[in-house]
Amino acid sequence: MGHVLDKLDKKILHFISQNARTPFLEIARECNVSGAAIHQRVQKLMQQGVIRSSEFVIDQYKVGYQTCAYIGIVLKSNVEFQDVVNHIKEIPEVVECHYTTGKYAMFIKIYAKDNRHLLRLLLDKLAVIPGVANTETFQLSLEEIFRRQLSVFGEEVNTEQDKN
Amino acid sequence: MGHVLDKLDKKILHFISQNARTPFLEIARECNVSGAAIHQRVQKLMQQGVIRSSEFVIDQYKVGYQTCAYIGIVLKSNVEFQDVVNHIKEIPEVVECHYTTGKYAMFIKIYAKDNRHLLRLLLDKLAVIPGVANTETFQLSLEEIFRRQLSVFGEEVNTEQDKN
DNA sequence: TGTGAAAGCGACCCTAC
DNA sequence: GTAGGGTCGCTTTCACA
Repeated sequence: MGHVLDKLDKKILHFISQNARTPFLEIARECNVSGAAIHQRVQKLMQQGVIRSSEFVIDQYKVGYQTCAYIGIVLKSNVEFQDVVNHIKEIPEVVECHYTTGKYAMFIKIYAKDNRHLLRLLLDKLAVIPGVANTETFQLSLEEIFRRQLSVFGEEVNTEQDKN
Repeated sequence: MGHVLDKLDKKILHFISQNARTPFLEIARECNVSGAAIHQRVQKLMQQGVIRSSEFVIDQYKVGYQTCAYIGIVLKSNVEFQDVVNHIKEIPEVVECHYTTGKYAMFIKIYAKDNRHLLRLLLDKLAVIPGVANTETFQLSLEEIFRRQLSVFGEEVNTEQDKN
C-alpha cells in the first residue's frame, strides 16, 4: 500500500502510463532533472511493483475479435476458488479475472471472434468447469466508448515547474 | 475489419504487447529479418489502428486506489446516449465505458480509493447524471486474480523459424 | 538521491534491390 | 516489401557530490 510517491514519481508515471515509448530524456527535460534520475526512479518503481509492466495496446476488433463480454460466475458451495481459477486461466480468451463480493463469486472479461464463438466458450469451456454453478453474461457492444488509465496524476502534474 | 496480418505481424504484436520496451532490433533477430522491417511493420500497424497505443501499466492498489467496481447503468427512456457518455467521461475514476445489449445500457469500470469514495462517486457523480435511471454495482475484490492481453498469437508464434 | 560524462546501442532515414 | 549503412539520440553505468 503506502508507497509514498513524490511529485517527480507522479510526473514520471503520468508520462509513461500514456506512452510507454516516451524517451526518458524527454521526461527528464520536462521535469528539469537529469536522465539518470528518471532512469533510477523508473527502476525503483518497477522494483516496488508500482509499475507492473509495459505493453502495446492492440485493437482487438481489428485483429478479428468482434465480441467482448463481462461474465459473472456463481460457484457451487464448498468449492475451492483456486481450482476454478486454474481452469479459467487455461482459457486464453479470458483477459481479466476478479473475485467479487455479492451476487457473483467471480467476474471475468472475455473476448470472442463472434457470437457463435462466445457461445461455444460459455458452453464448452466455462460451464463445464467443476464448481461453476451458473454464469450471467453481459455482452458488450462492438464499440468500446473509451478506455484509459487512471489519471491519478492529472491534477497534480504541472509540466512547467521545478521538481519539488 | 479484415486487416490481414501475416505471421511476422503476429510475432511482432506478440512481443510488443507484452513488453513495450522490447528493442525492435531484438525482435528483428528473433524473426530473422532486418530491424528496418520491424520498424516499418510497426509503423504500418499503428497507422492501421491495429496498435492503439503503448503504456506502462500502473498497479492501482499501490498508488492508493484500493477499490474497483464494474457498474451496470440503466437509462431512462428517450435518453441520448452520447449526453450520458459525455458526463461519464468527466469522471476521471472511470477507466472503461462500454455500450451493452440486454439488461443495462452501459457498463463501466471504475476505481476508487476506498468504499466511502466509491459510494460518493456513485451518489454524487453517477446517479445525478440526467438520464441515468439506476445503477447496479459489482464490487471487485482487492486482488485482481489476473489481467493480460489477448494472446491471439500464442499458438501461431513460433520463435525459431523462418519468416513464412 | 541526483549529476554529468562516457560508452554502447538502437531508432530512424535513405538508398538500393 | 526488405536489406544495409550512417547519423543522431537514447539508455545505462559509473564516480562523485
